[in-house]
Amino acid sequence: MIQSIEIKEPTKSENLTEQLIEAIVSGGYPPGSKISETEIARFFNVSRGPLREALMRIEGLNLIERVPHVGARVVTLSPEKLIEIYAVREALEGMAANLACKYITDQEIAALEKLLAQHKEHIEQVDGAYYFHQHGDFDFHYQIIKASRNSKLISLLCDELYHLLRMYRYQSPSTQSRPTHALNEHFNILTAIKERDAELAEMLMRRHIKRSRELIENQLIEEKEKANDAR
Amino acid sequence: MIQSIEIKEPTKSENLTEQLIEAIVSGGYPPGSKISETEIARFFNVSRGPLREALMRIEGLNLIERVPHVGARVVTLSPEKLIEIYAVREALEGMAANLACKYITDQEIAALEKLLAQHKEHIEQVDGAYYFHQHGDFDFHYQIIKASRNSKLISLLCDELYHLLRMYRYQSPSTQSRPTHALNEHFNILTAIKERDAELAEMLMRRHIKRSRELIENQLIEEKEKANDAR
DNA sequence: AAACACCGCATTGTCTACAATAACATTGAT
DNA sequence: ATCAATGTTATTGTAGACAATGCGGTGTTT
Repeated sequence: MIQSIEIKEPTKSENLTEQLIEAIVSGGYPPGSKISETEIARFFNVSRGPLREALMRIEGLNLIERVPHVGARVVTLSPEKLIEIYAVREALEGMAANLACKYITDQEIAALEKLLAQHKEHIEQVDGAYYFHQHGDFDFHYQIIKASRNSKLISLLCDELYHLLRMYRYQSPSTQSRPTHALNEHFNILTAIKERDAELAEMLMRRHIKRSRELIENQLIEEKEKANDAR
Repeated sequence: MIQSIEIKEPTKSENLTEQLIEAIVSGGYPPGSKISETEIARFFNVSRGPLREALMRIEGLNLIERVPHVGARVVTLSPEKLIEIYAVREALEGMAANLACKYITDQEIAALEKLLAQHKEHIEQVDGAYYFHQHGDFDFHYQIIKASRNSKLISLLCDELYHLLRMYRYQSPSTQSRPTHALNEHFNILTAIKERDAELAEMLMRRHIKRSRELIENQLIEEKEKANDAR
């Protein structure tokens, strides 16, 4: 067993924040469901004080919506909102790729190459589509974001937007991915970064994210057409 | 007298949040100073409960930093952090200008033209540099951000980053601005938007923000050289 | 004199109880 | 029968008291 799996944060309020985020993101409290303060406080064995502090923070992450004197609800997800997030990602991660060209180390580049080689194997051998989409994809993007050395950029992408994106991935189960194409695009992005071609890296990253977005947009259009036919 | 100047938010916690943000941004609590819970709670005539809730939210806006069992301090500003924010703005507002080309209405364009005409007058007649930098500049950018119709983009720029930027403007009094050049750039951006040229609008907006950033970077370099000379 | 340990004080973290608001149900009138 | 008004109940907002942690001062020891 891993020993440090129970690294308790120093305060209950912070523990609660993390546990609640995890529960909300993974679907323990489904989108749109009400967050009852008394109920949840009892479940986690804390009083309402720390719980409310946690809720304020989680509200700041846009995972719940609160109405004064009424209560908090888990945000409802929609394809439209997801598309908005992808537009933001396109801008921010494009900038990250650009900056990474300037600051990334050779070691980090080598690690990324190794990472992509692993992804390639996974996709070729086992049915790695799921794995890739859930973990590997984020790893690649995360490493590049980190290499931008811009702490504001990093916190926006990895703190503000990350949990919301995870929530979408948990909730929409059959979101079709395109592992092979994405992997190729990753290779091309890494090549550009390796050659320190900032403009190209940015363009490729933006195109990469744009294509994921277009996939969602097409799904959305299909759904709407289906809804129209049903009328 | 304006009657609705006292539109009280429904809860003390939310009132406090806004008042504290305002106080922190405007320098009432200087950067780096400690936020004493008991002291401030007494000053605002509330108990520590709502105050702590407000602090949690303000921490999420990156206006204060909290250490468990130790306390909260107003964030310290630095040119480096400001430069980071400008890189983020370059990415996000560039995207906003791009999207605005698609969604902005003719009325909004007309309003922006009127706005820029006013700015021009102010700069020509009175010494409008200050006015321009403090209010007019933001107005122009704000309108374009809104026209992007991307609520995530809007909230990131107008909720998450806005207060921090205001804080910098309050604190660094003599930050040299370049009103005439900026105004010309605004005109060019608006022209591109009017012609619905998304790529050009994005490029011009990015260049516009990049130039402001470079101004700060040069100041920073000067300061460092001065520090080296003093050694 | 410097370093360390201990103790007291102040501040933060948490809990419980109370107040205020809103949703719901019941009752009455049209 | 439907709608409105009012009272009840449950939930959220706030206050004050208690517990736990960190910091600074004092005293002792080497």
